[in-house]
Amino acid sequence: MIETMTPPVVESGEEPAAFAPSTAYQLLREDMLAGRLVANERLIVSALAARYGTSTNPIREALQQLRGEGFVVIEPNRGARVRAIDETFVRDTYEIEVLIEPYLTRWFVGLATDADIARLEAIQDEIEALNFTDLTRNSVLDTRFHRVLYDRHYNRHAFDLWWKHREILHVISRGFPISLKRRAEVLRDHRKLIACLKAQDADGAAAVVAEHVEGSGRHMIEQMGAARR
Amino acid sequence: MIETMTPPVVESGEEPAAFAPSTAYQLLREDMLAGRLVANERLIVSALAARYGTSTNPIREALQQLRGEGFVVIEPNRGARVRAIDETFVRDTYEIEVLIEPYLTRWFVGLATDADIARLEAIQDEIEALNFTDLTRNSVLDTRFHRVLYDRHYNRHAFDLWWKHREILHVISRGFPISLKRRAEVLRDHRKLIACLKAQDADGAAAVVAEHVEGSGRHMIEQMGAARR
DNA sequence: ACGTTTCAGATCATACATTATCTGTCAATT
DNA sequence: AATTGACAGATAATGTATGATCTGAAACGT
Repeated sequence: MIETMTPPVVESGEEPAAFAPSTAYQLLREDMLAGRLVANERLIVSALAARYGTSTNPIREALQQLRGEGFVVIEPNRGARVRAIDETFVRDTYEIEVLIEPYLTRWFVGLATDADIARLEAIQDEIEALNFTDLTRNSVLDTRFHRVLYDRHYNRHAFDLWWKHREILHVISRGFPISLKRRAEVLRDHRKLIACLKAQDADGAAAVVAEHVEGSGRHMIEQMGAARR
Repeated sequence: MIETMTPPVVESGEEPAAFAPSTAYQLLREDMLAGRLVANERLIVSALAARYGTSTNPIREALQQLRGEGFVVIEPNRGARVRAIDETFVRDTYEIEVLIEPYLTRWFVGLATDADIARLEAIQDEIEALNFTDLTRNSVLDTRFHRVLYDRHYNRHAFDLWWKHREILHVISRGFPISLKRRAEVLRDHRKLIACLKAQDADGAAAVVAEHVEGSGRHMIEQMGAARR
């Protein structure tokens, strides 16, 4: 948190730009976020050192940092594992997001310019045009949409927390489909949010976002439950 | 966060019980939390290794973990420092607490038993009897008061976040006095909260806590501002 | 079941190579 | 004289390598 984690590298427009990760920390993080290291998988120091072509020392340090950030669980004398993310974890994380995102949104309402709104609408148009045919692209656009709202918030602590949660949840959500019902909700929520912004209605915007996040969480937990059978 | 940090060791009643910290991580953390390592102080690996009687390896790892938790800042090739905590940081942290603590409190309202309320009242009586003559003791009691409310919350993620924030803020607050005005507010808020709990008034309790936290943050920032001159 | 053996791997301690950063000195310039 | 800049050495971060010790877990035999 704060500025300890690689902060969102993107400025305003494009995506991570294939940033070549070099340190063991970055490599490990990438591999977990990309799903190449699966939840609960054992992270054996010597194996990782071989994998990344480093000695064991940087690996151990990276694991400790990731532990501090919550990505990795280390049991004494039993080594490290990728944090297992169960429904409880997802629920707990979303419940915090339900608090933070409306808070971040409120500030944006007093900050938004015409250009910002236009930008949001452009992104939203693209999302709708895409109509969930390309989920990767959709995810990129959705992230971009929300970053327009949160990027300039003065509370970097809160922003980083949001970002970390988003990264984690994103990994999970990749494994599940998006129901038709949820798709409609997402589009509706985004449009409603834009309307609130135009009307300078901070309470309304916060309420829409709260519902948006809650719906997102509910949907993911349903998907996880369904997949469990 | 989550369960990465040494979780609050206390069960329900007493204080840390002089837990003998053994690992480099614990020692470092203790020293920062106790103010023996001051904000912005350079953390030189070799010096710390000598200080704790270990080799450099565990120190390096501990620093990385603390970095992940946000206690330490590491600049590439320039080493680690204890995180400097300025007014912005305090404000940002409190603003997140204003969201989380009411959330945690709400759950407690539906959970509280007569015994819980009696316990809160007993603690509060002791706080009032003490009347801020012993600030250390007061802090212990205040922590205990809030832990009665939050300890059993199902969202461990949120609880850990609260706890971490509390630990950090506690370090800072130790350096400043508590104004008479603030003292009165604290007592009043606690009493009002107990009343809400008795009345099973979740909204009221959440509102009281939000105001309590906000007042606490405002007070600390005022003190920091005053001290700066 | 149960103790025992065995093994993988974590943890820690050293030692050392490389590299970046900081500091003081000294001369050249203004 | 005061400022600047170049350079050497000191400091410490960072990475590598290797060995010792200890733990937990699984295989083994009783």
